[in-house]
Amino acid sequence: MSENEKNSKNFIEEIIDEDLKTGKYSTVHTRFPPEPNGYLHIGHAKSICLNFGLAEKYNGKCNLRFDDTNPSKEEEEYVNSIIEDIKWLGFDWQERLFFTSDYFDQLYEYALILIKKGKAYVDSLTYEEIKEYRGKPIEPGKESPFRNRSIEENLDLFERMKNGEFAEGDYVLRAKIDMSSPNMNLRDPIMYRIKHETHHRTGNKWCIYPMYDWAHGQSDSIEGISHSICTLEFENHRPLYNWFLDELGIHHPRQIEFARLNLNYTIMSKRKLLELVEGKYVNGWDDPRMPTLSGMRRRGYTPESIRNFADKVGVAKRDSISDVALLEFSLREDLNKRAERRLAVLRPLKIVISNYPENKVEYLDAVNNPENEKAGKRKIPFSRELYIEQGDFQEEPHKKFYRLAPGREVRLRFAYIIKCEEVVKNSEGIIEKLICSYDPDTKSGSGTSNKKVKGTIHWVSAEHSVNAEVRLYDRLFTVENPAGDKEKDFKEFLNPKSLEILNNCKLEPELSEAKIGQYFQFERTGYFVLDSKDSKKDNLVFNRTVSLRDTWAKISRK
RNA sequence: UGCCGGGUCGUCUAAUGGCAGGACAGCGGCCUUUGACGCCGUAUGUAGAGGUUCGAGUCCUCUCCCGGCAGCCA
Repeated sequence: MSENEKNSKNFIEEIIDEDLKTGKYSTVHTRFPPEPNGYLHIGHAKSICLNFGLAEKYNGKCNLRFDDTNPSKEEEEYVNSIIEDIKWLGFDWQERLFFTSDYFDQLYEYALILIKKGKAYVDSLTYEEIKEYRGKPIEPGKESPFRNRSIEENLDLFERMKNGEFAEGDYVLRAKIDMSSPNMNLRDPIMYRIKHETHHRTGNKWCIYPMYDWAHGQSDSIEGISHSICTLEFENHRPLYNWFLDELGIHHPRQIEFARLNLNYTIMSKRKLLELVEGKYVNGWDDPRMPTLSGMRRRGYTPESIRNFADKVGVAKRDSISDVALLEFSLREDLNKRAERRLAVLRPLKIVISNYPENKVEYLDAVNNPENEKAGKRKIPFSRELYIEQGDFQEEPHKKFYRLAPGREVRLRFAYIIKCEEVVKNSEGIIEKLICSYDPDTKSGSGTSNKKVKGTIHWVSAEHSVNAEVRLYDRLFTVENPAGDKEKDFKEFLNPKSLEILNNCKLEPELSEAKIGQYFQFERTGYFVLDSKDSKKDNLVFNRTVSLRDTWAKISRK
């Protein structure tokens, strides 16, 4: 990390520094406040890393709070998946797991205070009338005829709303602010609406539920939050956030907005993601192609790589679309250090070493991880019949191709240098196998030969190999900003080749012992993990997390 | 076009009136029993026009462009 990165602070840290300096707040206390109505995605991860990261950095605290004010959309299932995802990312809220619904009683009391101050009233306008009276951004709204009910009447009506005497839509509680404000959020915003629904935590205790604006700031206040960090679309809500707190005269956190994460070649909207799931364009929320944390976990992303990525994209107020290449860089950077190497042939081509004895088997040393000596070595079997990658042989080699070709030599990783003597084809002209010879003096590590070859390729012993299915993933969309087209639906940009299933892969025997959660590098091809859902002991399924950087692919394209 | 916010390399992000820097991506090279990793090098940017100043990405004025706001969603 450069001096620059170490010392430079983002704008939120500068605000916090200032607040600490002036004594506005004495400690940093943040919160991550998801609504339990869907699965977390990489965009949420940025917010999680920001909030928990700030708390860590300033030696403060970060709460987890479920913003569950709308029983029609929220479910227990989501609470559990969100908790699992945040834990997986490696953050800890200790005993500070809260729900906005924990504060429903307090919120009700606060509402009473505002009614008594003449700052809130019960409105009887219909849904449509409220919309009409609110006006438009460019023209002022008008006041409800019920705006000046007496405090007593408001108190009575509000209590009866709470007691379930009215139907949904009959009444709402509104803050009395300014119907002509240029900020729409200040045109007498609704604080409570009637919903005769069962809440996932409070059951049927309530039939009035607070709106986001009424619940959020007060919940922050109750929890003693210092800095309430949210995304840009809440910027226009800040005056209202402040208004409620000022009228109530309670602890006043500072709301700060930042730009949400966007990534190219994918989408971040919950609604659109849901559309992909429900339309079966993907196989569930945890499809490895999804930008959900559950999908990324299943794909083989490490939590560290996501946290590093969140650090690298930074925090600012301008709308932006980050390059998925940076995410993949963070992934490879982490995996390179930790993933054990294995040999695996994805698209097998049989070779026979004609001068190698029929029944001989040698167990050769293979380094588990050149980046980490402690990872040690393992033995891999070598025999007369092997598989190599189809792409590592060219009958008429490209001018810069330095792998196997007729009459050419190449090194087999950890083994011998071999030479292609003969290409055997079937009646249709398809290559069936290669007959090769090996040079016994070139055994890996023996030092008995000075022979150098330009290429080294991976292989597995045919007899000892393990079969597996391997799933290769490509980006889900073919364009950088699939949601950015005003004419076309984002689904028109789905990449038809986002999933490729290979059924005849040959793995070195060690991989039959692979465990879910282990990260592997299949040498020269990429990083892989066992699929946590579909892999079985006798039917191995691996997911390719990400390919290795492939300079050869670039050269060969030219 | 009412209010709010925002425009710095291709992308993301620094600069706090004083050498426009970093990372990723790109390109060129070195190294290599992974065409990986690593290392070295290299090109590319302050939306525009005025002004203040010894000096402006930063301050002022105007223009242009982008985003958000009219749920009893969050």
